Amino acid sequence: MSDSKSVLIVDDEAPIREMIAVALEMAGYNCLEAENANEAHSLIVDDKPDMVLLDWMMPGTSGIEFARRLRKDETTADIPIIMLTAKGDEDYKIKGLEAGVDDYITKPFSPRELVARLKAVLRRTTPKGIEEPVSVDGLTLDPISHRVTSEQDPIDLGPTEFRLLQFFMTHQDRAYSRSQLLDMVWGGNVYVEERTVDVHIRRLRKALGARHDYLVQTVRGTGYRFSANVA
Amino acid sequence: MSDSKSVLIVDDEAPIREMIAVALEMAGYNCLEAENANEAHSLIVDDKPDMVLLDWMMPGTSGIEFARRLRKDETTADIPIIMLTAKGDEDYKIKGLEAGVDDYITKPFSPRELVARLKAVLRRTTPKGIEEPVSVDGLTLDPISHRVTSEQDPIDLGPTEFRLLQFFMTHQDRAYSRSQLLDMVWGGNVYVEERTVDVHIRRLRKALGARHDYLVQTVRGTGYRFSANVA
DNA sequence: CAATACTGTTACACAAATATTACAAACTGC
DNA sequence: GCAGTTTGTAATATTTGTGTAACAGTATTG
Repeated sequence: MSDSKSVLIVDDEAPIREMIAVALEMAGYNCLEAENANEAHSLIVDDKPDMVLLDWMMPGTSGIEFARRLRKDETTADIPIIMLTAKGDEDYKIKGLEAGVDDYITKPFSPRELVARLKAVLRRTTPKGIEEPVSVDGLTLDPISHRVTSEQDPIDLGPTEFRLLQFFMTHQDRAYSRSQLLDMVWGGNVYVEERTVDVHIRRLRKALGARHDYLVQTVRGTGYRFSANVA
Repeated sequence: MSDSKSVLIVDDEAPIREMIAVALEMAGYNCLEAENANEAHSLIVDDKPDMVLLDWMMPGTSGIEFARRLRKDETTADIPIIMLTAKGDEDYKIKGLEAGVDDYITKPFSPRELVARLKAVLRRTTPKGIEEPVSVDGLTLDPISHRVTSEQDPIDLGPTEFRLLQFFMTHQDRAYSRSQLLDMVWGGNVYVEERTVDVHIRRLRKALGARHDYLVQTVRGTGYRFSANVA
């Protein structure tokens, strides 16, 4: 929910676009719509959507042609594309895949199928960062197993505290204001009270215990800092 | 026939693909074909072939590049790859092996040679994780007899629970999201609700009983983890 | 040493995530 | 086609997390 992905829907029929948009928005995506290739191209350049849903049949530049064009241009080459096609013809599938389309889906389709495929494509195109365990003075956070330990002993953290600690451990020795922390840990477009950060800091400190709570330091008038050095 | 192995043939020249396909099918393999890297990638994700035959020279993403890409991604990292190359150049061989290619065959080759190498590669890659029994704290899963026991006592599992447990036991101490589990255990081209995972986790836990259900741990906000260490 | 401005702590309502159960459809071996 | 599984989903219960407000404490400043 921190940053919902945006999807550009390209189809010449407005009702279909609408239907898709509704389905996707219910699933938490932001939707852009375009009626033809030109319009789509402008939107892609301007808004850089995370993925494009492209109708196969369109007046003017056909979907497949447009897909090829996107692939050729370096700036748009790695935007994932899902093709919408009316027929389940295998031939189309081949051609689509040739053009570098990531998946394709046959009309009519259920909203569920659409969302599922979309997710799958996003999942396998979004490169996952290499996640190395970090540790400081006996405190270790392992993003792989999603675990925090203090000298081997497990520490139980809620999701938010975990993210907060992860952020801190990868951004040490630097003071962050409450709003910066909200941006970085909570995500850009959520509205919560700044003081809420205090509460989570408190929870984090409590969980870290006497052995490690010195790592989370208050910077009066500014915010908080994570550091192995005492202030 | 319940499980004849499937082989993905990646080559830009259709006649060559065909030739290979015919040879392999006669030898009892199922063949998939792809003309380029993108197409190949989709097929791999969707159909999870047991092995990939990869042409060295291809327009667009070259074979070697593609091999590297497959090795990088965890979900495709252990699919065996055999490279096809027109030249017997040792240099290519080195590069191929560096990229994690399992074997290497020089065109032109006889169908017999191809099948022989393929068998050899499958023989030495398949048993890797799949045939060895795994056990943790008195819980044992034997892939050969397809049986799970808790201190000698048999545990009855449905097919999905079995695969889920097998996946978990071979990927311990690591948190997986529901979608990842769907990808890994259900397969790339099925579209089911994420919550379905919960239900199967429940069934698995129930089957494991009080003695072992602690192994399946929920990681709030993320998914699940299998581990012998208590959270 | 107030007065003030921050920060710490706690409790609590309600949101969100997960657990559990029930059920119908799809599948399996007769 | 029939009995028994298995599977995915929806509905419901339960647990756990989150944000806020109210109050307590502590540094800062004139």
